[in-house]
Amino acid sequence: MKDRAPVPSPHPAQDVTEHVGYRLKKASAALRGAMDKALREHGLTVPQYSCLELLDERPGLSNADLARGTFVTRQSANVVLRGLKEAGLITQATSTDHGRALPVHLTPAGLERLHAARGAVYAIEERMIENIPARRLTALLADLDTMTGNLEA
Amino acid sequence: MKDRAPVPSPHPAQDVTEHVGYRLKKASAALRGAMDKALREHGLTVPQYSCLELLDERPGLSNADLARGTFVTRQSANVVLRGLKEAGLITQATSTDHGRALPVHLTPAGLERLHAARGAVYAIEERMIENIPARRLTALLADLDTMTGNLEA
DNA sequence: TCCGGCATGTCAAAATACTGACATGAAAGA
DNA sequence: TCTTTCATGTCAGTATTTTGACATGCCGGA
Repeated sequence: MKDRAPVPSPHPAQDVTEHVGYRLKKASAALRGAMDKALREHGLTVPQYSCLELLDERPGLSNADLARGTFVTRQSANVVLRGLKEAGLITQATSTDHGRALPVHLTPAGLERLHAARGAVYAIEERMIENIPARRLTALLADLDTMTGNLEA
Repeated sequence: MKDRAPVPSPHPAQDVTEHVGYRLKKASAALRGAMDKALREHGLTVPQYSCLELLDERPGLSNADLARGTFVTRQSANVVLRGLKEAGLITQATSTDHGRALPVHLTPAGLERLHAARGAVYAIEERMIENIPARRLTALLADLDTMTGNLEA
């Protein structure tokens, strides 16, 4: 009739909500919600904040770079950048001598806004991992990377 | 975006891309992308598949139940349900004798579609965790839950 | 009993993200 | 050199998701 093939997984997982993917999504959704709420008080959305953070870390990233860094399409990133430009938080070169990518930089206002919002976001991350031992956190980071790599392959 | 040499130092986290939240989002995005691609061949979106899976596990869930279970708003879940109804994959009671929640159930076609798609999704999850030891996976699940709980509190 | 708190379903509107498509510029190879 | 290939920015259209709001139906305590 149909394949009732029992899942030969390392964990029983008879319940969908016990699956790794479900837990991953759940944790990610919880973090997103908390960040969303906290950032609203600073007049930023999560994608906007993500862009600012990336630009502070690596000034001059292009629209496509930011799209990859925030896990959205170029088109979506473009909309976010337009909003940040209108808010005066970033500047983007209108031309370039080499290549087609237009580098983006934070304005002083953008940096200031980032610094104001960063505390709230970092506090959330702190709270999220507060009772997880450092050793397990290291393993967690490594395993998340492994999973990501396994899917990209 | 050029790759930055990932130094496995857990605590300082001087680079944003080393933060737990970033890794979490990255892994979640990778999983979402893989599921999206696989489910497209079965004519399902990720939210649709999620609803079918939940309904198979717990028949009679309401729209609000499914919204919570898929981590979206009631309104979004409502749209998803409408699509599933039009596709004939689910049925929803139009009235109830007690309360306001309208229970949803899978149709035979819905169950069949779920079984067809499930294999592809489970294979993705398998691949995602294939080289992660069972002990670490157990810890991972627990830590994801801890993080979620820390944020809900 | 009555009433305030709560959860639910639903409508409308806006915001957000995606797919598909196209032109441009650069690098690599024949 | 010429051509192919690829990455980028951008436009248009669609789909998805959210915020805000409102009416309905339970349940508890006053």
